[in-house]
Amino acid sequence: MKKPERPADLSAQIAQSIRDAIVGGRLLVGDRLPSESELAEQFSVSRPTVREALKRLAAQNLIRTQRGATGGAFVNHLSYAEAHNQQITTSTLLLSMNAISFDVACEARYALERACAPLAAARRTRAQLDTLRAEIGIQSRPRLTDEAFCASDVTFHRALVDAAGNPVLSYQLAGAVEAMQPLMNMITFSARSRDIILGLHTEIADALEHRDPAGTDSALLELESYTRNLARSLLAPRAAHS
Amino acid sequence: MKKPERPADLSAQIAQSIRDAIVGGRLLVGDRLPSESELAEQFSVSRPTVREALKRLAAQNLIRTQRGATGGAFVNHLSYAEAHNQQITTSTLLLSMNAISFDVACEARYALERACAPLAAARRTRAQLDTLRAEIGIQSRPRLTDEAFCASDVTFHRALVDAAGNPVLSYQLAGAVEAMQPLMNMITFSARSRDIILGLHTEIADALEHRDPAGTDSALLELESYTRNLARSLLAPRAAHS
DNA sequence: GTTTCTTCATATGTCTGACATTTAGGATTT
DNA sequence: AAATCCTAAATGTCAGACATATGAAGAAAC
Repeated sequence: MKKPERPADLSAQIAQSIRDAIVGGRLLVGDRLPSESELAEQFSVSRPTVREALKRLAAQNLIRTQRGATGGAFVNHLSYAEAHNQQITTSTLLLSMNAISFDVACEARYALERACAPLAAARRTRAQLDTLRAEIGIQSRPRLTDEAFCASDVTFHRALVDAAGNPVLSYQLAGAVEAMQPLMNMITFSARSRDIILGLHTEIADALEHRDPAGTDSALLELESYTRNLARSLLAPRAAHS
Repeated sequence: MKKPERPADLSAQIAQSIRDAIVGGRLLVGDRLPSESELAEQFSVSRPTVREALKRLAAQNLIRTQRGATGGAFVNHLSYAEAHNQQITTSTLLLSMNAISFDVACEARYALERACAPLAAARRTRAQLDTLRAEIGIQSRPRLTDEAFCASDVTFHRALVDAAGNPVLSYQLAGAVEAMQPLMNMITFSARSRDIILGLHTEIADALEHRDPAGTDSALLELESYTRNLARSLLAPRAAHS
């Protein structure tokens, strides 16, 4: 059923070959790859072709290049921050290109957030609580734009996720939460909506402060159902759009 | 504190410029970009430089290229499958390069899986149940290698996640689950361990069949604690390694 | 008139060779 | 001994050329 082995571009092949070497551990973090000329000779291609392959890898943050005498391409240490960014752009595109409904994205997001609620209740630090309170303070400002409100919302929920104290969870979830921001930005929040959300945010922060997993969970559940209902009522009329 | 605005490579700038156009909606899915020569003229650079920029975008699955008279670079429709692959490679690298402990990764994974357990219990289809049962059948074969056992485990858990019926969740979680496989492969499973895991898998499948969220959750919880204890006892002696 | 074949224009894929720029380290000078 | 200059090596960029794939227009056959 699949296409009969159309040989890919040379640059793609070379990129895959080097990628395999990195993933397979034959090239370690910090290692320097052979120079472009040497690679060209090894793979029996020209330098521009090698360069295209290297650019592909650079786009995935797998390598970084340095100019100069001792320069070259080095296997990059993929930091959480870089991985975050990649995940956010991928997730954002995925959501925007596949006509994901707000409802489905919202369900996924709150399912994931509730997954780390118990961990957050057990491990939250003072500093993380302060962040939550600070964002609540921002969200209660009367003249805040919708965009700023959403941005603060993202920060709040990221802090909530970070409070779980598991970097892998933070990485996975930050992508999901931030990717939803464009969708959230489509919603205009009335003063009354903001009050309700603010109340639930406060409830969450209180529950975390008292290390109360059940309270955190129920507040998140309420927040989810309120957000989804709000979106349904606001977005329903414009559903016939592309 | 940040580096003083070192201007990036031309190819990186051009790639970013086109990326912005795609993310910002000025280029829509299916749109054809100008030809390489035209782009070279627009950005006042040479064709190889444009090509390096395009390869960067191609590496992120943002565009796809076609040869021939009506060929060119087209804005790609980012499918779930492609997004999956990207996420898996990113997650795998992240885990391997940051010396994530098995324990932390495991905690994250089961937290996420438990998040979709209630949804799966409510929505699982007959076909998904059959997949779960089939994998349980595979896992009960006596002469299965550890790798095959782990691979089947991944399939089982992916089916569990898919049963939640939320593509966004599936996308996020499949990455997390598959990225853990290299870590899982470091564990050797005794016959007794396999029996226990198999029993818990059966328990999960049964609970899903009866649409029992609590049962699913408790089985997953037990599986998590068993897996983490198993890993602790097996991997602890070799902790002083790199 | 319709179908089939050929030709052609156009675009990507690749190669060659060159020059520009950055950078570390050695050679030279003070 | 220290500061400076020089050089070599590597990436970054350019120009032009040829190879190859592919859809479309035009020509030939029915």
